[in-house]
Amino acid sequence: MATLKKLGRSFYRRKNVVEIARDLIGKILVTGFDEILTSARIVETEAYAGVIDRASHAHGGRRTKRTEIMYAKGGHAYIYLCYGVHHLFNIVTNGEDVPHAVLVRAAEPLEGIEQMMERAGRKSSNKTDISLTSGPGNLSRALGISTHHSGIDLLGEEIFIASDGLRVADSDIISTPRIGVEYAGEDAMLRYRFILRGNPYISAKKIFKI
DNA sequence: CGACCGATCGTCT
DNA sequence: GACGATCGGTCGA
Repeated sequence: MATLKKLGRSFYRRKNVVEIARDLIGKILVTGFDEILTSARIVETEAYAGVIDRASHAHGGRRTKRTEIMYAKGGHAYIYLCYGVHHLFNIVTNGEDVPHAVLVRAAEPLEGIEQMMERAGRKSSNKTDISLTSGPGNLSRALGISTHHSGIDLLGEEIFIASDGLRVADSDIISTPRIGVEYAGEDAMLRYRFILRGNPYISAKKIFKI
């Protein structure tokens, strides 16, 4: 595997969260805790544009104990529990008091696949199953990410994003509306979701046809 | 294959 | 006390 270069603060502090969501396609999400290292290449993201975005937890400047970390400077993890079951991993972006975030929805496993399957309760004899890291809940489970990690700095060693130098052509990144945000009115139509063209790990493929 | 439904619980009203 | 930025199983066509 090529040398990994951890993304620095400047990547996350940029002001355009949609651009950051697009730039994250092809980057590598790494977790290293419990003496287990797992990594996966990000193939699907969604941008949440803060106070003006009706789909965002920070819409209208809403600020609660749970969402407080969204108001931190870029490069922190915001993880919350969805439907009481799924731990969804978000990357906080922009500067302090600007609650932008990118939801990572799917990735392609690279390192530690055995450990990922163990975390997901799969039999290691099974051939690699797409659903292992397809969809935000599955991805977090495979990488061992839970709400307990919410607030950690992505410049540390527990959870971080890195580049292995892979360049993804603009033409290989497709934008679509976000998944499961019908409640957001006009904002539900924004093409803030990005997927790596043709990658099998992408979730909610129905939307592909749009 | 598509539609539907139950699981499950922290968070916010 | 209601409700999710979901998932996986089941059921019917």
